[in-house]
Amino acid sequence: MTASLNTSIATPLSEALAKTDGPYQLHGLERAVSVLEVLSESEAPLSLAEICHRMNLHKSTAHRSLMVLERSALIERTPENRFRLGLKLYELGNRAVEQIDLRARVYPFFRRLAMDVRETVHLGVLQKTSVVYLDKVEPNRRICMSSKIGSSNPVYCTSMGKAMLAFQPEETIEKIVSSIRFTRYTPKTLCSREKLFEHLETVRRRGYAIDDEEIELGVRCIGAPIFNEDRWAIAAVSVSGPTSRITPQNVRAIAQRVLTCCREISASLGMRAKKKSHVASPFLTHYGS
Amino acid sequence: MTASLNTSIATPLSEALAKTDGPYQLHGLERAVSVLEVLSESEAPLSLAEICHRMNLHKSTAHRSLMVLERSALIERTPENRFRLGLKLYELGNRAVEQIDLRARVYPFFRRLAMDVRETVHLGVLQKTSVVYLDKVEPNRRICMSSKIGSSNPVYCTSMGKAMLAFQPEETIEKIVSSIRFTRYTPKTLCSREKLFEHLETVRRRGYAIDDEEIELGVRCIGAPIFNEDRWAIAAVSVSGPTSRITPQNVRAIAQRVLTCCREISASLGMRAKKKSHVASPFLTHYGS
DNA sequence: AGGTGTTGTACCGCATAGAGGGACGACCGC
DNA sequence: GCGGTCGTCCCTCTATGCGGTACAACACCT
Repeated sequence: MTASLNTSIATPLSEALAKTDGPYQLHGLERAVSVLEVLSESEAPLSLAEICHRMNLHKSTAHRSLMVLERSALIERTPENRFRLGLKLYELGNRAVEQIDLRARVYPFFRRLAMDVRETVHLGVLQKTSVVYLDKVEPNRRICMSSKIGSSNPVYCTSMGKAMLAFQPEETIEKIVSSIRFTRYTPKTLCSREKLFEHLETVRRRGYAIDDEEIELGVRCIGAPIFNEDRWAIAAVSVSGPTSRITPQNVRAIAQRVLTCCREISASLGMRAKKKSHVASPFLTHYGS
Repeated sequence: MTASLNTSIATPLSEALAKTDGPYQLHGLERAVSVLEVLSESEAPLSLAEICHRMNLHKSTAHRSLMVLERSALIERTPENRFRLGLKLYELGNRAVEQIDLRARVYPFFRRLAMDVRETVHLGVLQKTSVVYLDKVEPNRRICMSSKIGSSNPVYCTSMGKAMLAFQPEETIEKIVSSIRFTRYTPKTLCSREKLFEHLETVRRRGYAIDDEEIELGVRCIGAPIFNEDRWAIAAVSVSGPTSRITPQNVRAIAQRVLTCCREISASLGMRAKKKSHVASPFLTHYGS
């Protein structure tokens, strides 16, 4: 058999773009997901040609993908033959968070915290190397579907991200951190694996994380994890505000309130001990196996 | 060449499930979408075996799909190896409506209507044979992401659906109606193509549509379309309430308010006439080409 | 008008991606 | 222990879907 050599040689030439290489490949599907991502990043709807260009794809290939995606309503086309994300994604996405159902259970506590500190409060979960925003309350009103909700930011430069990361199993941290592609958003961004690990140590010691203008100058955030019964973080809550209001002087006071809130939430989520330990974290997006 | 016969014979045996048959096929992708749908319909996360069972799939095939979907974060797996929709869908879905950006522009009017009639008000758009709920206001508070938002109902038994359908181009109506699979939800549900067409005639005459307990007994809704400059419906607004409050006596009065609201919205959306007529409807999910 | 660049759509043959059979190892409860 | 289930992995063979290419419909220039 020539099989043994086969696998190692086959791939390199075939695809110009560096595809995710894993044991399980489904090129058509992967390409389709990329299309969705490209469309997601674009402000305006894109034409077939533009999509081909951005993805180095042949017309026919892209065309086929688009047709199928359109049939599935994952994308839709405007009258002038451009494509954008379809509303089916909205349906599916909402089902996704509905199934998790974290937001509804957290909301009451969450809201009280916002009233209390009179700053914007976020709820988020880990999603591979990003934190996804699930909810947001501003001191007065709940901002629904504000631009931020549903979007995501990197783990390493958000207080929620660091708070959750710090309280993950060793291997999970390792896996996540090693897939991070660091980008410097501000002079204060933690841009290396080492700095991040060091920082996580601090977070673990204090119990909360600070994003000190690491993603945007002038904005400081304090985040703390929500735990499941095994003390792994399954979500996080953060308070964000201008550096003028969240000053080094009052950080500790605010942090205490965030921590209290998170403790209440963790407790209320109940997570009564069940038979085995694999009730673990129904909320956390596990990274790899 | 044997090609000519080939196409017509090839399909019937290969797949047990009736797949959508169209010129462009990407089985891997289509299967993946089905997986997403299956997961979406399930309350609890599903195991590989369960998914195989529900979809008549071979273990390996399903497994491969799942692995790829998981890598793409379109699904995620719980610690006990079950699968559910992933939060990436949430991100993408939110991007989708953000790109449409209908909700934000409509909200002010929308809200006033709710205050005015003191009933629940919905905003929705057409999505093939369904109407997708984009927003909802209850008389007092805005219900964000209530269970309904993001979900969908059939066109033919909702006031918004019928309101939008009535004001579509002839061919669009034809295409949509002929893909409807009628289900009787209540004794009053319109269950045939003929009845629906007849009804649409009425809707066109009156300018608004009524859902008279056609999807749920005890609930009556009044919906009217939002137009683009070509007078095609791109969205709809509806008022829903118990039959005890929305009585045959006051339907007309409420309908007038809905109509007024929709007229204001249509006007405010501006849609200033641009060069060609293909500015048409950037919001409507066009059905087919 | 007539060329000359775009678009998007359609077809087709060949290489390869991926379906499905099946082995394997982990875990369950009898 | 054994029989059952589960998920993972691997290999073979063929139908799939990739990418060339041809074409049709426009838009834009001289």
